Amino acid sequence: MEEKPYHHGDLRAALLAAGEAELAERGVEGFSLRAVAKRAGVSHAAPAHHFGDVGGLLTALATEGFVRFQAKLDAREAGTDDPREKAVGAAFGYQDFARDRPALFRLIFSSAKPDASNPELHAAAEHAYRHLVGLIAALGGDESDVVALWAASHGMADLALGGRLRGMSGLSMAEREAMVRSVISRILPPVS
Amino acid sequence: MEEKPYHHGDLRAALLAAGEAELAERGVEGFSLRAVAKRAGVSHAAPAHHFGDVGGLLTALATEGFVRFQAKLDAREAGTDDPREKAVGAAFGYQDFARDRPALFRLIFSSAKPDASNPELHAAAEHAYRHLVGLIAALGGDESDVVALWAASHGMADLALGGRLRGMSGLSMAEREAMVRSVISRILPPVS
DNA sequence: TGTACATCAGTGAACGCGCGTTCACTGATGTAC
DNA sequence: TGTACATCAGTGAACGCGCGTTCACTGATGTAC
Repeated sequence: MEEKPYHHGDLRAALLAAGEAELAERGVEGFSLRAVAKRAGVSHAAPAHHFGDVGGLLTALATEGFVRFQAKLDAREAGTDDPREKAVGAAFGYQDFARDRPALFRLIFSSAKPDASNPELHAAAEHAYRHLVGLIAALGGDESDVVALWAASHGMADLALGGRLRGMSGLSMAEREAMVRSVISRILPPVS
Repeated sequence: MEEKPYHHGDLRAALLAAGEAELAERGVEGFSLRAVAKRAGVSHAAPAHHFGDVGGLLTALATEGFVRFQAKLDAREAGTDDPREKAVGAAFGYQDFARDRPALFRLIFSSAKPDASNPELHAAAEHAYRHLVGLIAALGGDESDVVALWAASHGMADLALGGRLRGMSGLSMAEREAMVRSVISRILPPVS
């Protein structure tokens, strides 16, 4: 019969999950704290105990977003030991993340709502950045290679989300990956 | 003494200007029709006569945004006749637009609010796309070159806006342009 | 082992606010005759 | 040239809504003795 207890147990985690689902359904622009609380089956004043205000919740979601972002990159890099292939894998993972979690993607890269000065969020973003730097370092590249890899990956992902890139939107998954590989290949530092 | 007349004269244009200013100050996320009307010095019901609803106004602003975007590209391409330099100029113009009109940039590339099926907006976006294609065609490039040029330009612009690209945010304007040139150069099809 | 008490998590009612939209209206303009 | 009338652009009051936040409260848990 599942009588629900007065205390939730792990409401913080439940609110994060609900927040993510809410984000997925309504996007950053339609996000509301009340809707998240309702989805978690809890009064709309409850989140305040865990996140302070709506900004706190979005900041926590963005932090979690970076973790999920990193996981997508890792998943695609895991298949190989070749540093070049790892970099291409990271670009694939970037596309995966944007496709699978568009609202989270927008939240972490294009929204002013999360509090950028929050230490956890900053650390999560920093970790992702360092990871990219590490990939390029393994190839003997420099700062401009980091910019190139990140910008090309990000640009393809963001434009595809917005439906702006004619050349990508009609493609099958295999064709799309071939396109990503082609673009990334010419960006990576030459084999030394 | 400037008694203001009952009829405005060109309220449509005034509302677009006010909308752009409002967008610049509050961003897409904080945009409101009432604030735009107030800024234009008009009752908040007036915009309905020209744009229907708030979505109509944002769609018109996005359409205008594409025109301004194109103008930034043109301005940077105008200085040269070399097709390679023109492509680099377009990338510079892309950065200029993002820097000078961040909210408009976000509106046209990262917001779901404008009505994508609106014919004027679609035509404006299409025009920008075709322009890019033309630049690449002049270089003998193919579809993947279009994707590469656009994605790299877009990625650098968007990441710089979000402050995510360490390698770009601390740079002087000259250094930043050198970086953009470096990235774009390796993306353009090889000289034939 | 039992009891008092502090602490904490969640409730639900209430607040004030700004929002988009609707509507009856009014002032101005232009056109038909 | 003058007048009636249709049309249009803008007004301002009112609507209902969902929002974030506050607050006094209550139920549950854990800890000190």
